[in-house]
Amino acid sequence: MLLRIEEVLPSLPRAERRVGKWILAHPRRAADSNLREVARAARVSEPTVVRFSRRLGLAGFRELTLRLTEALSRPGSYLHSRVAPDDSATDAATKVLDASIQSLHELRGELSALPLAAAVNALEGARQIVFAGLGASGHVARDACHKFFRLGIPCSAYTDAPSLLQYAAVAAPGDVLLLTSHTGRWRELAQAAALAHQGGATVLALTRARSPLADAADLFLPCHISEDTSVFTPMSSRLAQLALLDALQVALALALGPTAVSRLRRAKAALAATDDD
Amino acid sequence: MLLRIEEVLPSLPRAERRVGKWILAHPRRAADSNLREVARAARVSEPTVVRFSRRLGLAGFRELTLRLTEALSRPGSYLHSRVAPDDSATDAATKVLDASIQSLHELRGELSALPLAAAVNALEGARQIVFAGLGASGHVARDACHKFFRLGIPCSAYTDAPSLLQYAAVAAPGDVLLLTSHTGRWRELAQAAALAHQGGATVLALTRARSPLADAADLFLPCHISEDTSVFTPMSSRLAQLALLDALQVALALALGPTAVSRLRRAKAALAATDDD
DNA sequence: CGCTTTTTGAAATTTTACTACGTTCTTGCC
DNA sequence: GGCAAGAACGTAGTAAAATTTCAAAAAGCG
Repeated sequence: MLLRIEEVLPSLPRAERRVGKWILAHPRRAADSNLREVARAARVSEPTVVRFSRRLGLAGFRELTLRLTEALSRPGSYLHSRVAPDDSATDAATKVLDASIQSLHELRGELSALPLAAAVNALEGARQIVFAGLGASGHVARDACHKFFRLGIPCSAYTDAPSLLQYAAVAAPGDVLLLTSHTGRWRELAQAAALAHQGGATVLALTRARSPLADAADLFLPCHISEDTSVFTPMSSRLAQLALLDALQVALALALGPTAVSRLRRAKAALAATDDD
Repeated sequence: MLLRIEEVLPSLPRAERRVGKWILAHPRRAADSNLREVARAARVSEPTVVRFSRRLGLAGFRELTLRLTEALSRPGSYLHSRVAPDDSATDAATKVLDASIQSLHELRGELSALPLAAAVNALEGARQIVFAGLGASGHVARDACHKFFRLGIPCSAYTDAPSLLQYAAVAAPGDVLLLTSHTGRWRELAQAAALAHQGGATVLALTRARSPLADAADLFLPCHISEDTSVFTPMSSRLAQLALLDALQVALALALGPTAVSRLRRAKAALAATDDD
């Protein structure tokens, strides 16, 4: 949440920026104060504080205080140790794993601010779900497809641009298109999102905030994880996406009710007969 | 906070106890609700809820909601993190994520006991690396393939038994076969492992200890993660496998030295030119 | 069984968050 | 450079939510 504020700060009007700055300077006090106190401390009017809250995508000031206390209660060690060339295999592995754990932690922290209920709602009524992603995200898409289809919903996955665009062109109401991308900047994905939206499908994006893809989607789940900028491929963020999709699937299963849960059980039993995987 | 409530519960008057019980049953909802909603849900009057808050040493209902969100934002706040049928989407998602984090933690703890150095050593001299897994593990295999090939080592992935067995039959010294399986009990995998071993290849297994596959492999990395035994598919253990492979790749890159690292950098740059994924 | 103490909810009160609207300032355009 | 359109901001009013008051009901106790 604090990162989020820091992020949007530059793009804010003067008075609202004062609010943001004061909150970043006194997060604890902000979390424990009421509207009037924050407004007076930041030397702005009360509505400005409310508008500031809304700008962050929250329902109002009330929710801002909640999200702040939440953010403050988490251990906030953002420092991830870099892998050094002379690390032993175990050292390096530990560091990588630490980074992964850290990113899941961050995701967990932001979970309550995500429109999960809306996403589940969209998926719940879906005639079919189409997962798509390019490159490394393609694996995520396929994995998700494999996972969701066990709920008994028709699912498919496209992992190259031509197939995806062809699908997007024929997308129909009732379809849910779930697009995955780390940066959200492949033009084809945004294009597919727009096309599918035109066709009446609901477009869900699992990507970074303020990217073309996020803008083109009906609903987007920000997965903006502090990836280490070293030479290695985006590993942690992919892990976070997978974990989020896991979570989404379980939430969806619950929403669909006993039928879906028993379907899962049967899918599992079918494997257990021979054995599992 | 939740523990505290549980603690004082017995010493509370009837109506207030109802409040406490309801909150323990629906902590998330309680944190997001206002006074009236909590009062109605617990079937008591509003002042009772306020009195309940005071009894806990808090300033009032307002502070109760804050302390609750705080408690919920810390992992492990639920001792029993099993997903319940009436969980909200966010509730369920949080629990799933907690389980994933937990499993990565466990893996991290066992890391130093794993033969990582030996695994890296085997991979370092490999002529080619072959990844294989069936079902859900197939995704893991493909993902790993996609990741390791950027190091400049020939890689391939097989995700069905016939292809895998055909490969195993022609495996040659210098090959490394990395097999992934949650239970390690698919007979075909153990068979492939044995065949490839006969051919002179090094067989690496990412699976459960004391399984047929583990026995047939030259080297095995136990990934025996305490998966929750609910109806849902093995999610956490797959995440752990992916994370372990991430770690292995980084460790291998270090072992291969500057060449591999610069290859990674170039692979990344190739994407960054257009954009990333 | 009656008196006292505690518990409880209805209603009143106060506090708090939010909305409508008008003024001021900024920005773009002729 | 001036004028219009729109954004930003605050004042004042409104709705809602939390808290306090108080009296009735229940529980404890002689």
